[in-house]
Amino acid sequence: MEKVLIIEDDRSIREGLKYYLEQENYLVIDSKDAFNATRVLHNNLDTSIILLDINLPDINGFDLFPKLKEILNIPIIFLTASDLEVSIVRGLDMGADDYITKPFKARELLSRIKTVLRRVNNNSNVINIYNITIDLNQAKVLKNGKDLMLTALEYKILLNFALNPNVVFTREKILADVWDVEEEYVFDNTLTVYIKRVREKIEDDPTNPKIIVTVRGIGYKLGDYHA
Amino acid sequence: MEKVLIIEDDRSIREGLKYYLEQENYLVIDSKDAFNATRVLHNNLDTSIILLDINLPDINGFDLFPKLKEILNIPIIFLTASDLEVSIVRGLDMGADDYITKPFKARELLSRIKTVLRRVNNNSNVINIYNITIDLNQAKVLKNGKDLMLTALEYKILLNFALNPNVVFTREKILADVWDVEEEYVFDNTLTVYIKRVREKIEDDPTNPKIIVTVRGIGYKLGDYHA
DNA sequence: TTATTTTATAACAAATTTGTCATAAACTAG
DNA sequence: CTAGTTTATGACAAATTTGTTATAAAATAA
Repeated sequence: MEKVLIIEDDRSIREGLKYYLEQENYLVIDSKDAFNATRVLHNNLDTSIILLDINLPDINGFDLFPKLKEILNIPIIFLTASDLEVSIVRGLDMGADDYITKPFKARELLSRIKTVLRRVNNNSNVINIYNITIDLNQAKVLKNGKDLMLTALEYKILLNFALNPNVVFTREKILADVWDVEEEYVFDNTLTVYIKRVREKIEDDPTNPKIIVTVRGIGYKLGDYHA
Repeated sequence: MEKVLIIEDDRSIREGLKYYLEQENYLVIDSKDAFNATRVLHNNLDTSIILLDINLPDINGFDLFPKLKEILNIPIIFLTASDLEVSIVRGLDMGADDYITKPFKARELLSRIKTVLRRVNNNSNVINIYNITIDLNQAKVLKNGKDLMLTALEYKILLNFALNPNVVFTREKILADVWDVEEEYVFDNTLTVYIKRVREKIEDDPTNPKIIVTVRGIGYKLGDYHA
């Protein structure tokens, strides 16, 4: 469950938002001023995102921003009454992930929170395709929990595809991406052989590949899970 | 230089935007309809971001969205006259990175483009330690731009450290993490040999290792860059 | 200092990876 | 359907990786 920190001095906005987000299955913590906010964040290092009002009683939201980032580098969305373009630009350019002007619509705010968190969570470094799992942090490819033991090159080839599902890669592109540019070029058929080797390890039925799909005349692509 | 694709049928908006972004040092390509847009994107696979109008003459922007994502998985910002909350929510929930309503202010749009690109580029999955670079997305370890060509096991060992700088790993932990638990256990000294092999490739002076540091009696740790 | 423990190194054989070739199979255009 | 093109497959040798051993070096404790 994602934890949201709301920093906002207006009680009705703060509590209304808290209530709404809790309905939507978020864990909400809040603070009505900047001073207290840093303390709260320190005690909640598992927070996922911050909603930060700019007009706070003690410290200005723009000034609080870098202090929060120092404590925990998580996304921050500015919430404010000011829809001056100059303020929006200032907020975004200093590194905020979004800037929403009051009165905001709760449903839209929720979508914007989700959008930001989607980006961050995409960073998870685990990719699932069909029934295989690629763990970038362990450099392991698992199928049914078993390590498929790809070689260095096989892993590089698969990773190239996995990071861009559904994208068609030409043979030339793959060769350039995986093999070193400097190195003497390998034969075109070498790639074909490697594709076969990777398929042999990852596909349920290598004769009838579902994961790495041939795009005749062009190259290969990774069939999307949701296709 | 970042390449932006504008998909917008209104000529004055399209050209005005193009002109503005070019001033700001973006490379801009454009299309006035959906059909042409897919073709353009196919021919510009180095595009960084798409600005997508919803009311296009041929296909609706919402319907074009998944087709674009299939060609190239890059961020998309919706640009539209409709500020209906329901449309905004629909756009964001289907995976857009932002949703801006016309008439938009050029400077704000620029900041929003930057914000999205900042997020994406932060996703780079690159770890820098001393003078070596580990690119998780390419499974390559570089030193002075040169691929160090680590073997599968060497890479796994280094990665294990790199994700936790300054953390001391016991020899047992490393053996358990890198080698498969199921497999017959390898000798303890095998690890010592591998550490040497990795050091030989990554250290400036393998005799006097600065990156993978021995913690006598316990194991090894990755010396932090900032230590 | 010396004995003991811990880590480093060099060298070795078995296993695997890597790149290539020849050939087969699959697909397309005419 | 046929010829031509593209992709798949099996097999091969050279190169590299992998795990191990024996021995050296370094650090520590008594």
